[in-house]
Amino acid sequence: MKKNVSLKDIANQVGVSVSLVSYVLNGHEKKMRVGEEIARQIKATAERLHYRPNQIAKSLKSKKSQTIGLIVGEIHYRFTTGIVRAIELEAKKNGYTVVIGNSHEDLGSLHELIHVLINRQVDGLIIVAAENAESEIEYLKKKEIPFVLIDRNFPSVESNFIGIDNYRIAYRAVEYLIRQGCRRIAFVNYDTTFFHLKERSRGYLEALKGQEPLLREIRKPFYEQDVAAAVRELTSPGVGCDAIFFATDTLAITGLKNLISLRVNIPEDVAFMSFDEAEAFALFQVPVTHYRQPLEEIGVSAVGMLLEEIQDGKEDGRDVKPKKWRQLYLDSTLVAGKSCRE
Amino acid sequence: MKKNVSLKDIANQVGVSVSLVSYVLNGHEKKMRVGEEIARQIKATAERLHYRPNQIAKSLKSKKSQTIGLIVGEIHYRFTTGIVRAIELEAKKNGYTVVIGNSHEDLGSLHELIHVLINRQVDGLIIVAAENAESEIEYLKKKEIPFVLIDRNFPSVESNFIGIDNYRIAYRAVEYLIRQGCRRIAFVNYDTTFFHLKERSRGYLEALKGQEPLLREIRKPFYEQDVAAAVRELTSPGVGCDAIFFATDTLAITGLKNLISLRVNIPEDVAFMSFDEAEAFALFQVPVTHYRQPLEEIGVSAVGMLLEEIQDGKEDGRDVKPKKWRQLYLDSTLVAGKSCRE
DNA sequence: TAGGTTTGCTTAAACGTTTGAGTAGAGCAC
DNA sequence: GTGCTCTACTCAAACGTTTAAGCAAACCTA
Repeated sequence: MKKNVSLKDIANQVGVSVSLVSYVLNGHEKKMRVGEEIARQIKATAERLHYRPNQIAKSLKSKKSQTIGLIVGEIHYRFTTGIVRAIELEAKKNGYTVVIGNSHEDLGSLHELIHVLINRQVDGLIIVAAENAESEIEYLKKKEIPFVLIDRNFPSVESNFIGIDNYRIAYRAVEYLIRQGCRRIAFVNYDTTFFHLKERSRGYLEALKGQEPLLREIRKPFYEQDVAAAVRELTSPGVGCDAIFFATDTLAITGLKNLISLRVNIPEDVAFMSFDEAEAFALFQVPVTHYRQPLEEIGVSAVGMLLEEIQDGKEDGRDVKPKKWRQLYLDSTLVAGKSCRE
Repeated sequence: MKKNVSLKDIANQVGVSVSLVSYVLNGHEKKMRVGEEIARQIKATAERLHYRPNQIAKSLKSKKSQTIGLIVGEIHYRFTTGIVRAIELEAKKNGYTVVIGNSHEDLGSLHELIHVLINRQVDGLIIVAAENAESEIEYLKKKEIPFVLIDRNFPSVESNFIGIDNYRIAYRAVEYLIRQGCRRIAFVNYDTTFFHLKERSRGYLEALKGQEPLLREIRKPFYEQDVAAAVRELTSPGVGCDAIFFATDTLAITGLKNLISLRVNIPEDVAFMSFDEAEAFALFQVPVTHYRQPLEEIGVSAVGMLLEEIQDGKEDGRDVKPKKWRQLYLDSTLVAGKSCRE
């Protein structure tokens, strides 16, 4: 790799000190009363040698890397791909680069990623937390590292958070199914400690208003077989289930595959509803009714909130003003298809 | 953000010089004959203060960031999501972090990303190039920056490359369709200057062995309307087309949506084949026949080749040995479904 | 012409780390 | 007691940048 051009190289060529070059190239020539001719020469030489400042050296000096870390649960989730672009764009607008880390939903990986990113001096973190990540969040708070959680939060740990109101959306979804004439509505969710998923179950249960629930909980590591079993059971005669509501896109797709192979007619035999959107829905013969998260908005707001957080940290005059944590709950919109007998 | 613990902090606590702490924590205590008791104290203090080396400072000194840049065409492509995980894992195994950049298939963005990443001192780049990126590649070569292209290469620019043999796979796909009894096979590809896509058309045309081709070229910015038109035309009576082969996953999905809404029976009326895999195929009533790229292998090999490249650059004793560029062509495997009357 | 101000630059320290060179003191040979 | 070799450290420079402080020369004032 060829040596990069440094301020020193320019300084030598022009015959001035490194500092002067730095002043000029940072636009401080007025303030520093640099001679016009010299300034011109410095700029021309920088141009000619294709000078690009070394960000590493800059960061070392400024203690700011102009980088934000984004830790996602899994890179191929629709939530992830939808949000990454918004975050990158918004970050770039503000002069920041995004480093993406993938936790694969694993707490250990999350722990390691947080440290790797901190050691690389990211200025802040946007995190889609893994299950049981409370202590990691506490750590960030203790170290006063700017961060924003998205999608998933923890009721026992106050923090910045942007996501949707899972309870309300699940509640409204069930109301919608009832309005469509469904009488025996099942809900397929993971067996999980994730608060955001439990909120979805809570919304479902409350909206049933005393009806006997049909809640099926799927073990994540065995979700394919568990979903298959749940769908088979729910659609078997005698159960009387006339609608299945899936708590995530992965569950919905797996459920739909099983419904297809069981030759269940949607929506005639059973109505189908998904909490999340999925690309794959496009190829199903019936437009699938689902909710759509405002991914773009979540991403943009997360960057905004994080940058404010970073700003706050800087002007921190060691006055111990009590920390204000902010939560932003956005709304999902219903995309009404034809899978719930509309 | 709380100040991080530095070597100096440890040195002060223990009452030794910064150098000694550095030696000990880097495992050079034997070579440097550090006293046992002191070494123990240094390690204990580092542990107690939760010392984490500042990677930025390390990088500045070593000129190595232990980071590789990955530039992808679009984050939500299946190719991308499939490859990212393999690359991240393999990189981590070797002590490297991956920074992902998204060019959105735009040459300008690619140009900027390359520079941003170089300024952040990535040790090398893995690139899914945008269209007409020849000059960017030449630039990397001139600057002697280690890089590996994946998925897409340029016949006019020699470089390291890992991908599949697009010509051969397209050729074999058409042979397969012929073996399935298809007589009038259409190929839907982008209207593009991309070599890898043109190779697919070439494979298709050659395999027809003189039959009159039914090649339809889609304008990328208008692909939805163009695919709709092409599918409508190809399935209209009189054309006699009995198989449509789509050159990419996006084209295939869009094509399939249109075939569905035109109520074309697959494979009875028309056989359907896709060059690439897509998640969405799972929800189509007929298992879709397609080829599957060895994404994992491409990712792993790309990291391997890049690290060798980085290694070479280091021991570069300024002996001008001629650069050897390497190309690795892997095979796609046929995933035979039922969409081609098997 | 002495004193002060302005102009236009340079010096030096700092960020946190690495690493070759330097050195004080102990031990030993002769 | 002189010279040598170990041992166990410290010093200092360097990576590329920023920025406060310093300073010589020119210019101005009275």
